[in-house]
Amino acid sequence: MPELPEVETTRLGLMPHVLQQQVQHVEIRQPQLRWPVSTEIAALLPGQTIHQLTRRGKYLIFATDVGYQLVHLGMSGSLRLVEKDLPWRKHDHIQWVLSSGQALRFHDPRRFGAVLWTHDLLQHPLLAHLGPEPLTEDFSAAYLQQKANGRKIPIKSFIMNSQVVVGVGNIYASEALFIAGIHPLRAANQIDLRALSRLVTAIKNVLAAAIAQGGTTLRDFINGQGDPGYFQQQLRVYGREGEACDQCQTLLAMVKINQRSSVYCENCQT
DNA sequence: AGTTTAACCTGGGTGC
DNA sequence: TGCACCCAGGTTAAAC
Repeated sequence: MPELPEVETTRLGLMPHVLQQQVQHVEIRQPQLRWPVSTEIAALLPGQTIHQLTRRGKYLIFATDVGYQLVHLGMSGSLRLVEKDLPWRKHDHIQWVLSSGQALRFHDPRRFGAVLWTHDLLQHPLLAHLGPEPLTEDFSAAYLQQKANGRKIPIKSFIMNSQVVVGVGNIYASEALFIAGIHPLRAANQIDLRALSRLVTAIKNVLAAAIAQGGTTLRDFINGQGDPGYFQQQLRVYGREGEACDQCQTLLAMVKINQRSSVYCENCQT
């Protein structure tokens, strides 16, 4: 479900309620997610205090004195705070009971999410090779140009690769390419620095705007309090195949790139 | 090495 | 109603 803005919205919503809380109990009802839920979650977390809640790409990182819990929401996952005695919903898989009396629940119908444990963030295989955060200065046109050297894959695939830059999924890749006026199938190494510069700016702006709106809710994305996001009202191309382009009224086209729908304007994106 | 494809799952919508 | 089929916000690992 969630791309970077939805994960960041979740993080910001949860932070005031989980920081400095002690984990009293962990219950795992369904351990079969993308990978089996790490057994350390139940064995080591009780009694520990959550000192920090940070994010790397789309991974949420809960820091304690004895290690780090990584949570990835996959395609359909969400984390929500509830009163600990609230009945479990279908597809609620894990609960962390906090000293406040509230509980954090992990809900994920498709079970593409992950809940893992590590003692060393830098060494963890899922985090070690991630590209820069898009909202930092490390993510620049010069960086993208260097990284695109020799890469003939479509630019959309390129910016969705987390080794190139983290956090850009199908929605925001489509939106940023429209804003930058770049055709999603253009080869990554055939795009000049000026266009790459527009693309970098578009990615930063669209992600920042989506975070400011509380993310995009297409089906059932909710933040830590159970509220939806509002950015879907500003989507320019995603989910609008066949509708008129905002800029030129041409009907928006769709092409599949790596099995993912890619909506774009044949007139505005070259 | 770079690129493409299949796979992990469930649920909602569509068409017959 | 039922069933077959397609689609969905992600990412890895295997296959070209």
